[in-house]
Amino acid sequence: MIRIVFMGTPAFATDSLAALCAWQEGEVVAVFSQPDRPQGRGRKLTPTPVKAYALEKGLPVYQPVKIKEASSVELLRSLRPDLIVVTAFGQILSQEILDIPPLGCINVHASLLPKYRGASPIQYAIMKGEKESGVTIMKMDKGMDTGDILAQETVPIGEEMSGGELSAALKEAGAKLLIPTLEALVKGTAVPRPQEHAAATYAGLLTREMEKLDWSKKAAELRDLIRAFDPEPGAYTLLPNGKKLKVFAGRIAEKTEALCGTITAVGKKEFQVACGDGVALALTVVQPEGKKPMPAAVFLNGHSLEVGQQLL
RNA sequence: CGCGGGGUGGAGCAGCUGGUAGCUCGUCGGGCUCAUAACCCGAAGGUCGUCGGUUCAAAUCCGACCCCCGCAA
Repeated sequence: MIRIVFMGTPAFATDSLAALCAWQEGEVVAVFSQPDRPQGRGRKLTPTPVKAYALEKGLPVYQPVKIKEASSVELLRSLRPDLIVVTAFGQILSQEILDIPPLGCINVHASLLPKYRGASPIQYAIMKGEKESGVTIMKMDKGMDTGDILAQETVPIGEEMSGGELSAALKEAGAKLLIPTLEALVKGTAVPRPQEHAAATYAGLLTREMEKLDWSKKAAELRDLIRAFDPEPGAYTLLPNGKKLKVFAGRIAEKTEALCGTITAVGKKEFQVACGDGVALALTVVQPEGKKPMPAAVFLNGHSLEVGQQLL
């Protein structure tokens, strides 16, 4: 029985944990996740999705603030893991930790490395208009997603695929690929392949600034940004009344001469906004401040927008 | 005690300086049309979150309570 320590935080990681739990050759002896944080209305302390899942499974959960600290390292050693599996944990493992398990530390990453190393590979892949992405399972080393590749699987990105949809697809693909990869690793048949470091690109943390739609950009670019940020964290623009309007879906529409940011058409089901490249973007799913997302058709029922108005 | 928005016919909103409710969409019926998710005409549908108070009179003012949601982290 292989002793496994799992580390993960968001919902993206739960499938991998589930796969490990179902694996006959391994035993998940502990789960590490980020500490509970005050979340949501009222700032209630909320467990991470991985913690919640682990507790459901009756697994011991540890939530060190800093896993690099001596006490955490000691704790890890005492667990005597043969293997550590990390999926979107949110903390960097020190070399000291990487050296603990005999079989090494394995990471499931949501991109086709060496492309999109870093924190937000899913959104970046869509934002950049990629036609495909995938998951990579690698042996972790000290760098940021620079380890040798054990396995990869490609997942196509559809024309209208959202970040949420891609995330779901990758999460599943990663979990499915994980067990066969571990089996090969255990058997010794796995062949780690170094990354082509020269081809590396980075997907850093998303910033607030990126969420704001810059109407001087090309319509296609904005369309990709919008779907990349659907449903999290959501792209937005400002209405003439100064209120925020999140946008979750857009469609490339007709050409227009209008100044970028100008509303060029208001229909029953959507309204169009001029973009920087002289093409209008039709907004089809939006979310007014204080409301849930709704089809533009519903939004337009109660909010009268007019052609010529400016969005910022 | 994180910040904020809101509960009005099926949906999204207006009305809220008090006098029994309006708009857009949807629904139903009819018409136009080769046809239509388009257009025209008409209709149904609301104890205005709950309880109490002020008042001749409250969706509109006051108080209490219940519920919902967004943001941020």
